[in-house]
Amino acid sequence: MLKYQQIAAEIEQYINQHDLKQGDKLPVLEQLMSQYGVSKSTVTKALELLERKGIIFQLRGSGIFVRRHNRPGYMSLFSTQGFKSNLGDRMLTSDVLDVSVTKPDATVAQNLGIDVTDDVYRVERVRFVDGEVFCHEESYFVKAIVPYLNREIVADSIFDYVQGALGVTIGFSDMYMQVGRLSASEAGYLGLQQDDPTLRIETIFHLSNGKPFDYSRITYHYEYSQFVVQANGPYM
Amino acid sequence: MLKYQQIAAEIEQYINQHDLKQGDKLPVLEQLMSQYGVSKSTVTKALELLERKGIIFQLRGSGIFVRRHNRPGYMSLFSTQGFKSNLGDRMLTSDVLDVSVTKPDATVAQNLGIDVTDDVYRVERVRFVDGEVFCHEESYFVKAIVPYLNREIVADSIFDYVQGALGVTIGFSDMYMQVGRLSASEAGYLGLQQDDPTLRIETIFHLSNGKPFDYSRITYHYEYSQFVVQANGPYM
DNA sequence: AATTATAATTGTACCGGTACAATTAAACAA
DNA sequence: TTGTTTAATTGTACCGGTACAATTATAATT
Repeated sequence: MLKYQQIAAEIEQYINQHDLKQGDKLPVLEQLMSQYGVSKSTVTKALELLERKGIIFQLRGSGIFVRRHNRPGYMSLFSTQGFKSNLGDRMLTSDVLDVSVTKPDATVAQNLGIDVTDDVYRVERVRFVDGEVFCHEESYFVKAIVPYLNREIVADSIFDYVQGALGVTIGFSDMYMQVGRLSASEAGYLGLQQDDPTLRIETIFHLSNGKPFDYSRITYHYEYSQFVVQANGPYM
Repeated sequence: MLKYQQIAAEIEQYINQHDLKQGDKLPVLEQLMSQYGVSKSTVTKALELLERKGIIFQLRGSGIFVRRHNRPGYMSLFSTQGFKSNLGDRMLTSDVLDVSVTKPDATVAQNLGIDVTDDVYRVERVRFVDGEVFCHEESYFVKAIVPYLNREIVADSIFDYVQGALGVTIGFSDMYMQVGRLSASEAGYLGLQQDDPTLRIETIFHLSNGKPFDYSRITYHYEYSQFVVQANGPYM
């Protein structure tokens, strides 16, 4: 693990363990430097990471402060999208409906940048948070990149498996969101009525080399899907 | 304007003017250094900015590449939230329903971290993109920070005014999203039916010193609200 | 007590450097 | 041709430094 990642993790842990609140001040840069025995730029990089994660904010001439949003029921949009596993103390489980190798239709192929003759893994799951139906997910993996999947892997975290066992690194993702109405079958999975409102998110996950490897469509249960997104300033 | 911001803006402009596609390669770091006559770290910082904006991705040992999502109809979630004005060539207009000074109710006061006896500006607008009803917005500004607003300012960009004329800098925001059904009055504003699905986003905007100054509730027209969010990897 | 000028604090911009890991290209061998 | 080894390319991690702007604390003034 890189130094600045390690330091960021330790500072985050410190904030959680001491239950620091919004606006609480952290040690000044110079102290963090000596405390962790690294140069200024390394600490700065760690802090930048935490800033992007929405955990701190820095104010020139003043100090480094804790940033906290105050709505317990809301999950980070990104934590439910493969990234960051910090769902806090919530239990995430899955019913696996399908794991199979097939050919993609035109839409799927286009989103994955492959040919309709290429193989893909199709995975279908219903996901639960603390036992409550949370979403229905249909996702496709490029088989050339993810050569093997089974029900055990899929019941757990696919992303951990892909990054761990397969040794590929995930780079970035494009999420497309829209609101709509549930179809009859979707309503069945989510325990809702047809035409009930829903949030749909399609996501294309890319490896760090830019190649798409996963295209997923998630339909959220509107009563249990409350998301928080912490954004950082107008950067320019 | 800072050097690295300037360079980032120029590179972005270059990409747009030459209509570069996803995967197209940009000049290598060393060339960018000499081209702009700055040090490596300054170029790196510019590139990092562009990476966060979802405009490029970098691959060690290989190069710097253009990143582009391929869905024209979708707007960046952040561009509709005060940040970044890059709505492309779309026309954003507003019907101003209310601009007045009042006292906040308990919820508003709590979200803004002020007392119910403090003054706030209440602004209510219906917003249009290319003439189509896009959303209904109700927002509250802390009067101690934003001492004056009128219909002209509000019809345009409030954020530009706040940052420009008032000289305060916006730091970060917390967005809370959920899906629900429209009330009768909301449906009226959006030209929809009661109980139609909708996306609701509440946002608390903070100054760079961490103080909240704007709390807004937006209700989106579900047919015209399609958002894209470009996320960057699991950072840790 | 309230305002204003001054000084100390503290993060950010920018420089220039070394070492290194991932990728790609070139050279070589089977 | 195909695979393997080697070398060149290229971005990232990390160091340590100077200058500076925004904030906050202190001192001086009204």
